[in-house]
Amino acid sequence: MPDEVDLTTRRVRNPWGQGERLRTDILDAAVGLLSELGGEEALTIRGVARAVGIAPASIYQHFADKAALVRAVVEYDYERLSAVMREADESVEPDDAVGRVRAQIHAYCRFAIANPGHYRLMLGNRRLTGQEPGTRPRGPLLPIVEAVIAAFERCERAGKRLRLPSERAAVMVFVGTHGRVALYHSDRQGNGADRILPFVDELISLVFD
Amino acid sequence: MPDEVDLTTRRVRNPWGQGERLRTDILDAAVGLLSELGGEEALTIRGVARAVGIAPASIYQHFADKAALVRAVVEYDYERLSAVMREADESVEPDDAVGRVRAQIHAYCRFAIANPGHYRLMLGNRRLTGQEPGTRPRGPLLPIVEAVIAAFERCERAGKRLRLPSERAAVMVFVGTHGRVALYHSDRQGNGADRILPFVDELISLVFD
DNA sequence: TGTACATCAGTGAACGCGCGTTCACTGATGTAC
DNA sequence: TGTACATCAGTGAACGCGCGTTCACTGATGTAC
Repeated sequence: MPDEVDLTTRRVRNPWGQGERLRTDILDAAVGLLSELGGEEALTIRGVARAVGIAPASIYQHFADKAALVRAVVEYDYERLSAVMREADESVEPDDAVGRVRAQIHAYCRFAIANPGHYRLMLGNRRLTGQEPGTRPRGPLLPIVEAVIAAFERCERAGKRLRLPSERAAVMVFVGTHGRVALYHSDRQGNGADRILPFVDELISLVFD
Repeated sequence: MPDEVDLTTRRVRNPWGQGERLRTDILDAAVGLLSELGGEEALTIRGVARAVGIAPASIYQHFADKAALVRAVVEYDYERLSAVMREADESVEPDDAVGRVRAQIHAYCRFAIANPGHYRLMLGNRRLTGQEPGTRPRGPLLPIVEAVIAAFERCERAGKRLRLPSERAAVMVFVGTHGRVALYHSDRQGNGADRILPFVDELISLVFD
């Protein structure tokens, strides 16, 4: 039985000068595959080629090797995650500083719940990109943690009493949230997604007086 | 170039009635391999056979398939983890209830730091073995979380004020600890292992008044 | 306008690899009579 | 005591699979003169 893809959707070659469009198609297909499947090991050059409807060799015109493709997916994912957290933050009225912390963390959880394969890939295989020994996560995670730190600093400026310095509070909440989400993902079939948000609310309330 | 193992350590066949000894050797080799390597994907039937110095086919006399071997390793690991936590708990004088919580959690972290491959396998691929929808982790994790709950209940009985019910406090500390350890593991080469224990101490202090 | 050539997007077939698993076997050690 | 046979521990060789990657190629579209 030949591939359905070959029978139904025969890909048409891009016109002259539009070769870069295949790069986007490949990236989209990789993102889609990772959404359906579990993690990095589910993402294969041949699988992506199958999904796009091209020959495996064609991928090498746009990505040097599999690692480059995976890097591109991860980069794209961190952009998405940052965006949804930013939007959530901005959707809350500015004077509700604690509400904005919660909105950010809730958006983080929703992303993680909706994209298990992506989340595993992003947080399960971090390369070390920064090297100075700091106390916060480094690399692609840094901007995300910094957004949470900024949200806690706004809480302090709004007069909310924290039981930890705002940076420590942010790291604590981030780490705990990751722990909760990771445990959810490691359980086959995601029972209890509805218990994640109450958990992180409880966690957030712990760092306030 | 043939395997070194074949040249140096030629395995001698076990005597009559002692065939079960190979089972232990296989399990030990699998545990050893997993300690050196990353996670489940690093654990292969052929790799274990190589390490033991036997033919891959020989493993099938003792384990039905690869999954059965992996299950045996995980079972063994949960035994080890429970044991070190119990010992840590018992090594603290009985009236220091908070110290016993910390001792348990520290032992948990030390195990996770010392055995990254095992930890990933244990917590990264949990099957659902229990099915009632409770609020605590189920399956092989349950006894471990229950030990932490018991430790927090002792704190309450000793008059320590908790900001959460003891079970919620235990889950919170466990989940946060897992988050911290998982982030440590996902960073290539384990920088900052020395920052894990301070983190969990801070986390534990948060659930007390 | 015609034509030789360059450039482009993409391919088909093959490579070597390591994997999990199966199957008929080997050869030593015990047991029944 | 001798011998045929059963049982044991373990093996060698092969199977089919999917993987990442390479390489010479095809055929359409543009460009130089």
